Amino acid sequence: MSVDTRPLAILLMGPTASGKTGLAVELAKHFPVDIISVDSALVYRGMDIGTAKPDEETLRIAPHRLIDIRDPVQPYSAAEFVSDALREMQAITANGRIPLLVGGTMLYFRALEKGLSALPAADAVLRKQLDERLQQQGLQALHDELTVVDPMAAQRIHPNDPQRILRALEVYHLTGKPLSEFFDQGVVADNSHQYLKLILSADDRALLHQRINVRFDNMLQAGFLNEVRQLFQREDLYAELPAMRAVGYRQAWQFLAGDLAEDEWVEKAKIATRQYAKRQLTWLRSEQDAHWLNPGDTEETKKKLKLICTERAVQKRLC
RNA sequence: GGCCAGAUAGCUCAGUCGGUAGAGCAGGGGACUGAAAAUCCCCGUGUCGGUGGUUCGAUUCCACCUCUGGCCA
Repeated sequence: MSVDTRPLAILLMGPTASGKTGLAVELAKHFPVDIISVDSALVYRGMDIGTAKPDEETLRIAPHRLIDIRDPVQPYSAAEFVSDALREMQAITANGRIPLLVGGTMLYFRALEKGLSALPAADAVLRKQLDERLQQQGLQALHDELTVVDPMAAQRIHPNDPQRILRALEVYHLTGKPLSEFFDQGVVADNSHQYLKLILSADDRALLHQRINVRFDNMLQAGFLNEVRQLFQREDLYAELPAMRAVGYRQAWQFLAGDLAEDEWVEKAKIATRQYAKRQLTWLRSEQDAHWLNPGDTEETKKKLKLICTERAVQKRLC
């Protein structure tokens, strides 16, 4: 068996409020790593407080790539992330350093590692049409149509899942071929790097919930509502945009629109954050070959990381 | 002090014409290929406030008690 000579990239994943950024910055101080953000909300400019984006001081010490690369009106996507991340990884590696990919968007990690099928990108015009049909004809009609054009997908996708039904129809109308056919052709994955997977676990659910609550209260103190108000006042933004559906932003937006009371939106935002963390943990539990780290214990983590490096015989690159 | 209305799942409440009960939310588990901080799926035993009474059988009817609202003094 030959030694894996591909350059190393470190993946640091964890649920929201588990302390990923803090650990990443700590690692950046001690290892030759450059950080790439893996976060579908940090990409948006002007969304800083509610996304817990690292502050200027932190970014000066430990620059993050793929932050602030989009205006909230422009949706980002998993596929764009994969190509952006690969580009950055290549640049970092070419520079003799190690990419450290940090974040909580598990689909992005999965897409990077395992690849995506060769599908067409989202089409705004077609999406709008499909959305109008959804309003007029209802979800059942669209699922029925999917059963005709792509029975495999119709069987796989639950009749109550509008997002996936619409996407499957979108692919069909865009290409004339069913989504299932693309899936059958497999995925294209990049194999340029070998990965070292680290998971910052939330030791205890009750503790994680507590951290979420405290962090959200801190965001409010830091002026989160004003941040959302600025977005709310823009003429070009609206509630259905992916950026405005982000945890916290959605509820603040509903409050500003008069759909939630002042004492309701904060609680709902905290609840949404907890549920988000739960979904992230579902992804994380299924991760193979990952090293689970204890949050809040950076010294132990660094030691463990050195140990892992030694085991993998890549310590010359890392330590 | 008197009258009225409540007291049922962690929360808000429904219900049982007497045969030990169920929704929403919360919470837990799962799925996840260009919106993913998204979008979905599955999961409901709890001294039915306490003590007595009537009854084969009471969370349900009756009495008293405790607590919480409201009204009257």
